[in-house]
Amino acid sequence: MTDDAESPRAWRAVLEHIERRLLDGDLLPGDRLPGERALAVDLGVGRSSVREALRVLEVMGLIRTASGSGPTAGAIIVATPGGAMSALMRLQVAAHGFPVADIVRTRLILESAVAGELAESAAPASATSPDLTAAERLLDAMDSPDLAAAEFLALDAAFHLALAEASGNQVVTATMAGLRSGIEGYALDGLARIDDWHATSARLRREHRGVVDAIRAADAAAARTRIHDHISGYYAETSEPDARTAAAAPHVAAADATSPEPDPTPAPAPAPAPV
Amino acid sequence: MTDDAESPRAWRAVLEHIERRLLDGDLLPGDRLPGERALAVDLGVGRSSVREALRVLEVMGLIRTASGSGPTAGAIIVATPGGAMSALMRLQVAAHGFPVADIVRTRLILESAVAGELAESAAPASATSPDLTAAERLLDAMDSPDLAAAEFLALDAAFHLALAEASGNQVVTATMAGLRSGIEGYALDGLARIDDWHATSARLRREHRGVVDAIRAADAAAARTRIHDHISGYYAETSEPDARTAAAAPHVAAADATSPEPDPTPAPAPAPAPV
DNA sequence: ATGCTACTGTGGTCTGACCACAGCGCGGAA
DNA sequence: TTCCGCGCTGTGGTCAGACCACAGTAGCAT
Repeated sequence: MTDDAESPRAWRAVLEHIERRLLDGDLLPGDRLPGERALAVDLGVGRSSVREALRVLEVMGLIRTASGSGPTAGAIIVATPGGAMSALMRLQVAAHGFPVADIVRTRLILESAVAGELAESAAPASATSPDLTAAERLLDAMDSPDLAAAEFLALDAAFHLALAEASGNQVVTATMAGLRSGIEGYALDGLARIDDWHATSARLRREHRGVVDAIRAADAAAARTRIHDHISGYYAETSEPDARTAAAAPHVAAADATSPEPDPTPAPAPAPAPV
Repeated sequence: MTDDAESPRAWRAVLEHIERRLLDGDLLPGDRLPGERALAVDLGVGRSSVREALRVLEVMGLIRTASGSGPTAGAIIVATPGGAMSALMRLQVAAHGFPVADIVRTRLILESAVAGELAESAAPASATSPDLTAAERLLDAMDSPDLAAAEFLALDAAFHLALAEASGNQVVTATMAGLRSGIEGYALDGLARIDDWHATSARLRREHRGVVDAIRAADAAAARTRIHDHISGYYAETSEPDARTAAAAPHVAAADATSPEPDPTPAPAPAPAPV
């Protein structure tokens, strides 16, 4: 089960204690953890060890911390895996643990499956039709003629994420958010390799509509094929003809890659708001 | 002391600094990070903040720390995403951020795709046949008659992971390791709900061989169907008959469990690998 | 009743101090 | 000369204490 049974590390003990309380149902999303000082005393460790564990939980999307006082202060259990997945993928790509090619391959797998599932659940026999309004609103926004390429790409990413959210699979949604974050720098970098952005963006818009149309028509095969060709086509267009490894990658998007914490996953919020 | 006049979180500055050095190719796997004290001085933060960032990098699978002295001591850049994915999935499941049903649905997607890709790359025309020796060695080990159920499950997990590794997709491999870890507790719990373990394990062994046979025969459709039915079948068997999880997987797991044709589309282009 | 202030408790950070550990090098012994 | 051994040094791991900024709250003064 847990690969970590007993370590000389105090912060692991804190982590395991909190994980156990979560598994026991003792801690639920929305609950507040004891204060750092109290936790340290309870577990017989120093506060710094408690803080290291809490830091891990924070980047893992398990808790949200806030200073001050009142009911919103302290460490509160949340479950926002999107940011954690994004951070993990970004870092693994940066450390050459995840080749960009594998990220793209995984995107192809997941998005094809998502599109297929959405189309199947859109069949007339199916009781629940998928909610594509969010995705289509993004497509409408992408039709705006005065969009910068980077803005277009941001909407593009949001569209793909909206499809995943429509599938109702939170694991796939979070994973796709992470995959997209992992290759965000390369997507922006590849922008420079596109000759005619106007034509490319028009094609991308057309392909997006084609995917949604296939889903609405309950044509699962077409949905899978179109999303697959859409993704692989864009990466074929933007990838360096000879480049294979990410070793000597330029650091163009380094400035925006880490700081602003995109976190497009509104987990605790009432998601299906008809925005 | 330096320019940290604004970042509200010191540990984040450390994290971003290291991520930037990774992206710039300044840090490569195998390299050693500066000592915690030196890092603290360089970045103008306290050592505790450095340690919190290093702790995050450690659980993210980016570094490996060791005490003492010598070339193996200190924080060394590695890239082991498997443990990080496992921890993330386990914690998110514990915090009710990832429903178990979604984990299983994602497993079905990924493993079906992996089996299909392996079968396609095993085609006679293909130059590179997948290496299934590790997977088959695990199957041989599972034939041992005096295996405890938990040991069998551990080998089962290793087998599925070996298939992912054979596909050569490190992202899928790490993700599947994480998915498996996330539901490991449920898999062990479900063990108690199996009436005849002997018959079940025999069936699982048979299904495993069937998957490998389909891959070797380059029958992608059969490989996909068999791995899909294998996973969903076990999950259906170990789920509580009436309770929450069994009915919570309407789309894929339950609907296609008996159908031999869950994926009519042979996915025209499996993964042209755009790079 | 109202408005302001001091109090309290939270996370965030820094500092300094120990400990255990593992390599390195010097010095003494064979 | 060679070789063994022990202390030195630098590493991460941990703890304790201190301070700060912040936000809610209680109580005092008006």
